[in-house]
Amino acid sequence: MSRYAPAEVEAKWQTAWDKAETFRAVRSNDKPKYYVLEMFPYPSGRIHMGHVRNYTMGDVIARHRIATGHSVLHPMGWDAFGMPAENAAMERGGHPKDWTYGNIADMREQMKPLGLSIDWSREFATCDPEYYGQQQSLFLDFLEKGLVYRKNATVNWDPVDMTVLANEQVIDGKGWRSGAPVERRDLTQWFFKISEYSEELLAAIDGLDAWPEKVKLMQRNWIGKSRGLEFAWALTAPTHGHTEIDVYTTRPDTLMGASFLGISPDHPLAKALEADDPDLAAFNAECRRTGTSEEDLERAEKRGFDTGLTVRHPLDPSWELPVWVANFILMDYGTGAIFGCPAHDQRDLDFCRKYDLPVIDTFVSVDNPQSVDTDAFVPPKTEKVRWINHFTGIETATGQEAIDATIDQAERDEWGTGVTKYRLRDWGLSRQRYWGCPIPVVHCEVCGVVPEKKENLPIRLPDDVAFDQPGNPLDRHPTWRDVPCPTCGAPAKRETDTMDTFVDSSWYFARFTAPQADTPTVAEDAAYWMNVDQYIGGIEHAILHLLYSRFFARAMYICGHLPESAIEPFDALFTQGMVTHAAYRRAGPFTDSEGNPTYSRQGFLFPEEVEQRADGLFIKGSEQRVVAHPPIKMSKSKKNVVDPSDIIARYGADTARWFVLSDSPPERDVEWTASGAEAAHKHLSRVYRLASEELVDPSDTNPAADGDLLRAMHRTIEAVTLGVESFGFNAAIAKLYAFTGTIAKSKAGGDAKREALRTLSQLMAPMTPHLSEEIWQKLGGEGFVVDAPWPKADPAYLVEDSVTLPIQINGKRRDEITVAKDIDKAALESLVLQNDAVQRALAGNQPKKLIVVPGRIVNVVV
RNA sequence: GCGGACAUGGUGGAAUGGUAGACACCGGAGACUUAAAAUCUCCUGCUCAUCGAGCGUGCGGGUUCGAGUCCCGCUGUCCGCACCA
Repeated sequence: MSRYAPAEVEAKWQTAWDKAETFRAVRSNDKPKYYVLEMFPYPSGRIHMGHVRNYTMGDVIARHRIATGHSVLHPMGWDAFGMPAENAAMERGGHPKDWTYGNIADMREQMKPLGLSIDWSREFATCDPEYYGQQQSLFLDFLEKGLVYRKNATVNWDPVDMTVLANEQVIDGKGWRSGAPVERRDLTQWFFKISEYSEELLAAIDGLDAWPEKVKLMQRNWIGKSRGLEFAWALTAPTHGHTEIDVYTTRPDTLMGASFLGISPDHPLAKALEADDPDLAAFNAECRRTGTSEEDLERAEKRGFDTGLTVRHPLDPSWELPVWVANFILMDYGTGAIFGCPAHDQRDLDFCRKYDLPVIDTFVSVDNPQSVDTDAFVPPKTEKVRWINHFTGIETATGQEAIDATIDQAERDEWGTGVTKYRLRDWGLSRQRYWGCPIPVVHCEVCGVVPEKKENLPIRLPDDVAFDQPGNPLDRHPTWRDVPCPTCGAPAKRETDTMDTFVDSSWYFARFTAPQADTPTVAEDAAYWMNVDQYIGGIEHAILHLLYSRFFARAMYICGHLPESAIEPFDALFTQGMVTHAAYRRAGPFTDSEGNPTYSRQGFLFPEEVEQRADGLFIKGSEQRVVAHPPIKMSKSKKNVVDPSDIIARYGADTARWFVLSDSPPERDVEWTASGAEAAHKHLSRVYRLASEELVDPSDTNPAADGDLLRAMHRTIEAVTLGVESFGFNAAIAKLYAFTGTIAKSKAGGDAKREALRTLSQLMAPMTPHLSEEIWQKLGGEGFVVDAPWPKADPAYLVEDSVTLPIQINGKRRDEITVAKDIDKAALESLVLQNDAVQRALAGNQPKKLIVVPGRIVNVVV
């Protein structure tokens, strides 16, 4: 008997599959198609356990679909543009292109040993000119259809490095390299008109039946449809050409509680007033130092500045309210101006208390109007409350009814308009960076913005650039930048902004259907392979990537690049959890409330630096205490990365694949543990050993055992099939563990055992394809196990003759009873009433109630 | 701040509203062995304990014959917030 040698076995079968072109995706007339896709990786240089988990899940689905007779498309590519390549170039020298393609080659080499069922002939990287050239072509089509336009937008500006910063490069309001306070700056940039599709993108969510509810909810909230009232507040003294201020509110029912009017520091009026009030100019400038992210703005300390202006209440011209500039008002949402109602909005109340503004009593309340102190009363939209209608007096209504009534009144009396607004903003795609897809337009002094001619595509990134000075190297590359105008031929300048990398990932799934075509897609390939039947990726992409892709599919349909049936490109979505791992930190000088040491602010420690002693964790060979950090996502900075290549070298790919699927449900995080990997490996060795040993000891067989083994086998087929089809991989694996134990202990004959083991190898094949091929071959299976038809559970083996039912008394389990499967209800009831425990509980009385759920449970209520 | 999710033994987790803890790790006992490794068998939620009994799914309420599961309110942890990918 030979020991299981994964390195040899895995390489052998990978070569065999390659040679047979087992995973080449071919259009077929007689097979149903199945397109399974995992979110493609960014080529950071190393694959990590998260990748292994993601691709293994997709591989299980793909291999199961091959076995159920589908023509499967399972491709892989690289999301290859982005900042890390430029950062690497700045820090270590070299070129982003070399760095990226080098990483791709490395990662492909690390990925291949996993034995994934990928059609590598379709591989591409988004930084291939063949890919981004087609993307430029799409951009020009979108431009022609009016799906792209230019407008001003605010960016983070580093005044020292003279460069635009991403939100993640802004640390505590300062540039990550220069440390200089970041400013906001307006630039003219390109935008996709995604907001025009707000309603459609929202409504279509209802049809995404195989998407997780939480993702659909997040998308709905992100699109943020709201119905509200837009109306004007007249300035008591017009100024700088402004006579009134437009306000949008979703809570017009609280209008009679208004205390002040607030406008954004970026509101045109606020900007106009800067000219004659240096203090206001300084205040606005200070506000603009906050980062541009919504989180920064919302979490910043609420601050305001009194403009000295006043406005008249629309329902009572004698009621004058002050106008404040406030840093928490977003210019991007609504009209950039709000009215503050302290009684019914906590933020407004806090603001009024801070700046000593009047607080009007609640006029919407559970019973009668009452004063507020530190807690605002937010009127519920669905529950009835007493509400003061400014026209008809006190009424009882839900918040929603009050809102609707106010909007109706406003429209009838013509002082306001009911409007529907969406939180979703247009998608700004311009990036002031080198390593991205060039935007294919030229700026001509005569003709203005001129689209590049399609025959000139791809507009290639120049290779001869340097990163020794700040800013975008395309800006200072005269031979690339300075070109004649495509229309008039006059000297003109190329657009030096490149596209957001989200653009690259918004249509790659469509490109996989015809990756080498000289158009973005090919009609018949797209028609055959789209949609993606199963898309798998991280929850972190629940909003942006998926929403952008949904928009792109619509835009591509409008431009004739996708069939109408593909405007929702992902039929089913699964969001998998992360792979976490223990991490260690030095203990600090403080203890928590239970007296345990807490960790210091100093960084993390590698596991090899830590040792366990009788009285706790210490740095090896020292008295420095160490604190175990709860399992956390693997990352370099946490010093808790486990390299998949090391695991594969030690145990083989099948062990890594089995482990990442086994311990946790796929949607939840899984913690990598050495003991778990060890257990997975032991199991695979055991299965190999079972299949290699003499199957039967003739002195220890029992013909009756054949039936038991077959029953267990068919129950396992049923459970594993269900698990594989419903992302219950961990449950499927538990059943496979149990079935392996059953085979090992079975006293069945050789034929029955051989059949059981062959079936075991088939059921394990999606997870452990190499081991399964090896066993399949050993036991005389025909061809590859990957091509063998998926086993079917025979219902005849699934039925049981008798069943054990728990007996509950008042809902608590007290005994159990074994009865024939098909016993009739009356017979079962009389058996239950004779039961000792029931007799004791009844003490001679009749039961109040007897609940019998056939095949499940009996409950006696006394 | 806003939005979303999650919470079950020493650990990861299982459980169409119906026997809570499947399966695995850790731990314990034993077999095999000169010995070790490997392998195999059995035990293993907690408390009291002889049989057995009581308690038990983050906390507080509710619905139900019956709640880990459904509803309401908390607490804690994690994820996203539009220029990270």
